[in-house]
Amino acid sequence: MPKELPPLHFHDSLQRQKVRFTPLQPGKVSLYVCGMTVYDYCHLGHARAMVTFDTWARILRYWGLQTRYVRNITDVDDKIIQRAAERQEPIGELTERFIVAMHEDEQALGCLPPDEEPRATQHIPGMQRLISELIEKGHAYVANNGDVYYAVRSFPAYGQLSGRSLDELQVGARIEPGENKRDPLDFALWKAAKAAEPAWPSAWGEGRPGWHIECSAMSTEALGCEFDIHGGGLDLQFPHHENEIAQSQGAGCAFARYWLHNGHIRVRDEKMSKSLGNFVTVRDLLPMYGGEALRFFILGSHYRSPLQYSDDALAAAQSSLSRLYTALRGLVQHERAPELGMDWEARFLAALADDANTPEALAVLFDLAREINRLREQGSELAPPLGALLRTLGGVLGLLTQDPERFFQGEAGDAKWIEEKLVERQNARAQRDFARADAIRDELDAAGIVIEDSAGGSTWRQR
RNA sequence: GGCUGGGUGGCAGAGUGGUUAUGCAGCGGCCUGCAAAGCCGUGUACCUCGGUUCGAUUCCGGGCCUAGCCUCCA
Repeated sequence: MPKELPPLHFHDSLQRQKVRFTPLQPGKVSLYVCGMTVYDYCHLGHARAMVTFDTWARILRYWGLQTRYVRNITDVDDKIIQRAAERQEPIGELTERFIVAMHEDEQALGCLPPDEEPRATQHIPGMQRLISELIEKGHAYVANNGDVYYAVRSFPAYGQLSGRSLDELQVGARIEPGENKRDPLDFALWKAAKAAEPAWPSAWGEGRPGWHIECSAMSTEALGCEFDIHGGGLDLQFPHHENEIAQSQGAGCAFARYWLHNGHIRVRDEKMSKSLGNFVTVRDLLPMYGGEALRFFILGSHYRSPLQYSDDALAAAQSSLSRLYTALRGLVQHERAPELGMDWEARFLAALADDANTPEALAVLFDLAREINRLREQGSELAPPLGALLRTLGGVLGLLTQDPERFFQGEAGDAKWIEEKLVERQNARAQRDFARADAIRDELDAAGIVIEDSAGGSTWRQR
């Protein structure tokens, strides 16, 4: 690590500008991110949020900050109830199944687990305390059907995060049938129990929490009344995050100091989403591209920009990642020379310090890879230590963590027959029997194995 | 309709008031028995119209197009 790291900056959604990050407590940072509602498999959009905030957590830690990263799980919700009913599966089994799946996907994407993963169903009492507090302070009211609503008009600062005024919002707001709101803008904190739905006892009768109150309760329970950074997808900015602010600040908490939002994945210029039905799940993509290529694809654009998904784009990401691994190939594990490559490292870290500019950071990695290849062709002894640097810098982004040979050869279960073919071909080449050598190469190629000859002998990789 | 963003080379995608992003794909060369990989070289890229400026893709204004949010959503 260099002696001086550049100061971290990021774009804060609340201030609507790039700001220098100043932690609440020196040397420490608390990060809360809205996680998934677990009723289906993660799609690429979820993957982007996971990778984005995993990367932020990695960056914060690399900067020497003691980082507490909390990401919740919403395991009670209309959609979950509906899905469980459709499948005639108990809610708890359904959510457990998708939580396991989410963790598998996340691991495949190279994400480190959050420090804490609170589940909504395990924090009902905290939510109820918060709701009581809001009722006492005049920010919430119990409707005659047993629902509890937040009185949005009682919180004048409402709209600060999404840049809307109450009057603007009023125009589009409406009341759904069955709701007992005093004002169309009000939103549910507690939903009175309906038949065949999970419910908890409360001072206002049996029921379940609204979605927004979950995050207000879980974030402050885990990180305190005021914490550093709140993250989530851009689609949560309004109303979810706006409502969180109204709830938490209404109850007297300072709440999150900075807000970070990741952009959406697009499919042919449209947002990828469940409702549009244009989503691709992580587990569909994994067999074709591998988790690291998906991670690379996501890090190849800035986290706040929209990112175009296509098969070609993923294939390109995979090729690009191969290029990086190629530079690492054949370089024996080597100590990093501290003096070497300081300028590469400085460029790389400056990119990350500038609102996590991962595309720029990757550009540095590619420049470094070219330099390694160049030095290697010259037979320079500097190639291996620079390779170690490339590996280290990639590791900051959660990339290049595999053994290069494993990356190229995958599960090398069949390696033995390949090695035999390689020897056979080597003999043919030694006898200048090129027709036979090429036949063997074609045979391997048909099996998806690509042969690469070099001065030091032949190597192979999976196509 | 309101509020926010964005329009960069074949594609993806950074960035900048005057000098190479980067990657994928293409083309030429080197290397190779031939390949592959790699290296070297290569593409008059910055929506449009005005303005500011010695100079704008990069700042300001109009226009056009486009996405997101305003309903569940990462």
